[in-house]
Amino acid sequence: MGRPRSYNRAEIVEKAVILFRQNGYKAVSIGNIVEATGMNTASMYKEFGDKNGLFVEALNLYRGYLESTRAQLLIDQPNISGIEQFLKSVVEEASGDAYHGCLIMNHLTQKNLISHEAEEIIGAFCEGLEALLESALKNARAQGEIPAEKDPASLAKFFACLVHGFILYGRHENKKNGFSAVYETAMEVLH
Amino acid sequence: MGRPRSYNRAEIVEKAVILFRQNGYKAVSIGNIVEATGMNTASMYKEFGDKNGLFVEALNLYRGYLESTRAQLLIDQPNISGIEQFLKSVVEEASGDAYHGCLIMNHLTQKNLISHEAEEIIGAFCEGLEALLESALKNARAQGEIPAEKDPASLAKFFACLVHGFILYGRHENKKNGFSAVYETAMEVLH
DNA sequence: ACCATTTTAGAATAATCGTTTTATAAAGGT
DNA sequence: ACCTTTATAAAACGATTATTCTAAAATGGT
Repeated sequence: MGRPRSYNRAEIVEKAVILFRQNGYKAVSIGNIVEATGMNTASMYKEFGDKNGLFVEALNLYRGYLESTRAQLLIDQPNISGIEQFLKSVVEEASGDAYHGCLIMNHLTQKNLISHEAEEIIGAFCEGLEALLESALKNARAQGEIPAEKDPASLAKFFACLVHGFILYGRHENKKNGFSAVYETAMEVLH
Repeated sequence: MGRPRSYNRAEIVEKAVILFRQNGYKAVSIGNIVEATGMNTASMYKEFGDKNGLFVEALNLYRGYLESTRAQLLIDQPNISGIEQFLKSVVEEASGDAYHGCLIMNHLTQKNLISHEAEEIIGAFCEGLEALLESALKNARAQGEIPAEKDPASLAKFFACLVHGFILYGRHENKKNGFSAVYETAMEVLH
């Protein structure tokens, strides 16, 4: 009963992901989102509480997407092949023309401007990613894919740093040439 | 002649560097800077034109500082030792507790929010850095410090990406353990 | 047809933004 | 002492911010 809502909740959050990813939390106003979605301001606040509430939902939607696609590569193949596919996927996206980085990692540069809740989502996601990498590397070493003297934890942190690098470096223009050569170079640490 | 100014221009720009580095262009208001420096709003606009004018000055001051210290390491020693010192310097700073990244590279995540002029300073700085790395690597190869089959351009881009990664990853807390092991791991690509 | 319920459209609020203006204060030159 | 010059303090500007409020509209149940 009651007047039926004229908006689609999922669409709102998807649009929020796009906007927050492009411009960052601080630079996206509720007005921007209302304009982009056609949703009403009052409904917006009833549905998400406040701007941070919508941002947290956007972070979680984006996280879920990354986990079910990219991170899944590391779970399906917890070995060197999985790591290769994972990194290639990151590099490929970051090579795109209108690349806007990663909604989650972008906000590492704006930690002062977001809620504690949002900060924790970011921290947990990145720790989880590093744990997946380490797990795949441990398994790879157990299977003899990499030398026994290699340290999975250090390698995992190395690849995690590199992913952060791809995401930030990907914001440059004129990066296409030789961006995938960076991937090839990085993989040499496994020899 | 005329009333003497009560502010120190250089101090204003230094303060602007700190604030813009911590929170980013969009999130720092002229009011914040006026408050932090004690400078007058009118004098601020007479001196720098507008907010972007101050930001550009801040970028250039920060760039000059990086060039005369960190980048100079690559010029003084255009070889593997120079690269080692350069990267160690980046890692050491990024390991710090209240690390706020790099004023210049931070704003790669906020390209939509800054002027074309600022964007170009950022692009030019990062290209210059990569060129210095490549130059050092070419020289290192000529001197037999790295194998002849290595590609200086690819390696330079690899290290540039890694630096972007250190700067972004450095925003995490709980990173101290094993952050320098990432550096050791990365250097293995030169073997 | 009316009522309760929920959403809508859109105005209203108070704060803050970048920027400009107005009036005063402090100096040197004559 | 007065004039010119420049910087100051502080108010004023219009735009935008996040958020809330008011009133009308659209549904299902009775």
